[in-house]
Amino acid sequence: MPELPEVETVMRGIEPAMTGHKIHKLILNRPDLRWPFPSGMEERVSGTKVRGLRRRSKYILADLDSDETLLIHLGMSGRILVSRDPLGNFAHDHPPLQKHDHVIFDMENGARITFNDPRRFGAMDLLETNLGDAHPLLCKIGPEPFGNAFNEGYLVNILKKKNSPIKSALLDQRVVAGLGNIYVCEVLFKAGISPKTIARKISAKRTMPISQIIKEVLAEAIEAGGSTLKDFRHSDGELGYFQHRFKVYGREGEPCVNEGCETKIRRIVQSGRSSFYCPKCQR
DNA sequence: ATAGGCACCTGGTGGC
DNA sequence: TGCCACCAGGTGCCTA
Repeated sequence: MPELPEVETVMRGIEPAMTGHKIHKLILNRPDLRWPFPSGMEERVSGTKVRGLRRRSKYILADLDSDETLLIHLGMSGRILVSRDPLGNFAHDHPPLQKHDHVIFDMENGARITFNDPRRFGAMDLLETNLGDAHPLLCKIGPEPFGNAFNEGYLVNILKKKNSPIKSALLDQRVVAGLGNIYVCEVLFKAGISPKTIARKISAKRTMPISQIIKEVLAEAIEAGGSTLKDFRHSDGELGYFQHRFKVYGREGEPCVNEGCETKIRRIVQSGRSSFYCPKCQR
């Protein structure tokens, strides 16, 4: 599920309960997610203080005062629940464990952060903080969409070498960090480019706007996530699944939202994943 | 080196 | 109600 905007939203959601606070106890309810947890993880994390949270691509990174960094990936179905009372104070009474509640952070401030992931495509690991991006899961990831290295020239250049459909190229985390199936569909709709087009065959004139469009689409989604966060004392405190209506994703058969178009949105399968697009507006 | 396909896992939905 | 096929927001690994 979670692409960059959802991961960013989850990170911001756990921030108040975590940053500057001590993790009283880390509880692992099973030995692994996608991979086994690192050895001694409970002991290495319990009792540390969280210096700060960062996001790199779809990973949340929690820097601990033990000079280790906790890496969290939500996979496809990972969710995080923060237990707190309706007034927004940290609660010391927590809801009963649900199925697939695999990891629990009991904070010294009384907050409980629960990681739930039915499909277990998520992951956690511990690395030395000063390792930076050298971790095997991070070292091949491309530029952050909101970072300086990501700009028109960079993207035009890399896309003109890609012999795959533009859909696959933008999904490739080495090209740009954080896009997933939903937001690539939305970006291509906004760019008016068919997901089927081979990337290197698209003129520079047409690929040039894509980097800006990526920033706009992601920023808008983060904003939508932020507005659900503002409300989250009224909800159950569950983070990650804010849903705002997409323009093409999940809209097969519905009319294109572009002014005066009305063409039915089409769904095709590309390398095993659904692409949604308007066959008239996207060429 | 690059592109494409599979595998990992569980749950929800819709058809018969 | 049961069974089955198909779908799902990710990504590492293997193959050609």
